[in-house]
Amino acid sequence: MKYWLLKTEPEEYSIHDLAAAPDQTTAWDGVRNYQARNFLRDGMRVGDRVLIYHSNTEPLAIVGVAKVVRSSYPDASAFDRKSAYFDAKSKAESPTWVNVDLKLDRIFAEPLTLIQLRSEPALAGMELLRRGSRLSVQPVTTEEFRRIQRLAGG
DNA sequence: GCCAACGTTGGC
DNA sequence: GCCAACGTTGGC
Repeated sequence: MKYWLLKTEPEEYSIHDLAAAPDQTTAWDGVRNYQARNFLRDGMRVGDRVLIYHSNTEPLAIVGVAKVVRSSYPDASAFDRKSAYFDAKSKAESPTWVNVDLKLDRIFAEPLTLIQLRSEPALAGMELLRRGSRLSVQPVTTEEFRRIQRLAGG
């Protein structure tokens, strides 16, 4: 089993939206960066655990954990002209962009803020904490994941 | 609101 | 294939 971190802007889609979704499951769509796509498509497998991070909000924080319940499949929003995620270059016969499906695992009682994360020497190597890091799908090491679980009272 | 740190686009 | 210009992300 592998571990990941996904960023989302809560105004767009928050962990509370995931909690309210049917079966607490959603398609994670709209990823439009190749490196992030490669992690979704080539790295994520059913059963992997995913930290959910809220960006562009207050507080900036890891807010909970989800699990991968379906591995990658074509992102239909890329073919939808009315979608903000429409991509004319993505063809049905060779889709550029992919989704995975996620199911909520748990919401942290207290969000684990970016400030708290930065204060943990054991997490200093996290991609999330790297200056200028913009990657919205990131691998997380087992050690980092366990530390974060523990910090969040898991 | 600012701007650093990217990623993408397009002229050449 | 280079790289300047432009657009986006996202912390501050």
